[in-house]
Amino acid sequence: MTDGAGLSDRELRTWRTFLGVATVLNQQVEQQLKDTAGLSHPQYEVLARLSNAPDGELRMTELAGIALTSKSGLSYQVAQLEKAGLVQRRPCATDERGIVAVLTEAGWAKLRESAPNHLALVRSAFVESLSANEFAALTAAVDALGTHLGLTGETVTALRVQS
Amino acid sequence: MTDGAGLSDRELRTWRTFLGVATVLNQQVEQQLKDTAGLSHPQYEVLARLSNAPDGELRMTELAGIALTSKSGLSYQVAQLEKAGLVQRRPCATDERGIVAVLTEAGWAKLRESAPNHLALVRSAFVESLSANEFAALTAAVDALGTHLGLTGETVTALRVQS
DNA sequence: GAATGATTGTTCAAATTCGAACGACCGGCT
DNA sequence: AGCCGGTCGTTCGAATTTGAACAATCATTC
Repeated sequence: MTDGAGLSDRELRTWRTFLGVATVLNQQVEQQLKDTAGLSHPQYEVLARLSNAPDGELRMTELAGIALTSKSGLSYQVAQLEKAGLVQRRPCATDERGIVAVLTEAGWAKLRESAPNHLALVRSAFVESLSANEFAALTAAVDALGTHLGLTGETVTALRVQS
Repeated sequence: MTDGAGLSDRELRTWRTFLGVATVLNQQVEQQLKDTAGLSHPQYEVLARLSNAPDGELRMTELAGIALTSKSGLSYQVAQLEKAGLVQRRPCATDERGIVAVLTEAGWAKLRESAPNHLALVRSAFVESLSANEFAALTAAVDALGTHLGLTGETVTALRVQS
């Protein structure tokens, strides 16, 4: 049974569930980060991305691309993180226009402190809701979607919290 | 290879891809709705949910629950839609506190006009990125996730645009 | 080496989001 | 009838997001 656009009920239902699941997971992650670390999800994302980069530093534009946020949005969040002392800005050596954001020692510490709780939540709410087969199938599906949407490997690279 | 929380690289990568895919899909949908219909995604959501309800009307709280938004967020969006003439508010007959939001004729028209494009985008960016098997597996996975996250059938029910 | 078009990052206004506080009302109880 | 904990929807302020505009710098071309 399809409607005008040829989308079946089942397809539409999957789409809606997909959106709903993403929304609720985001809400839960947001909530937990706020409660246990005083960070928003975007802020955690910035810290995590930086921690994954060589020397814990990245150009603003690279960071914006990877974190899937707009340039102005990133400016704002990095300003917040700088106020909190978790990130520092310094001029880029090779490009007079550029700014590199660097994790401070406090930034590393915050990440080491908050990552375990965060990852445990991801595990319990996301990974462990699925059987091994389901999880593998989900991986294949989102990989295919990511490819079609032009998500780069960079965007998606696993984040390793160094200690 | 796992980190402190016991989340493997592969699991983390799947999580990141899942978030990235959801983000990009949302951005594309948002963009298209804005361009072709002058609606935000939340606004479209409200119209679609109403269209799916008997008589095109729902109590505010029901609508907020289904649309996965906060009460105050819904108040704001319904106010915008009312300004645009797509939705009307009227008091609830059986509960003096209650407000029911109703689709106006213009609201029905807007939805009939914008749904085909929207659904075509969902089809091309979401459904058609996957093989039939992948799509079925994704459906099973998000259903399982939705169940574990407590998403009700209501929240997720397929939306039929009536004509 | 000057000119030109693109890129970098910030700033601004406008729109949107959330949670807390609020007044109004419901329903059950006495 | 009167009380009382709970629910309904709105409003408020604060935080955040977005795109457009901007000055500064780059890089390519002439």
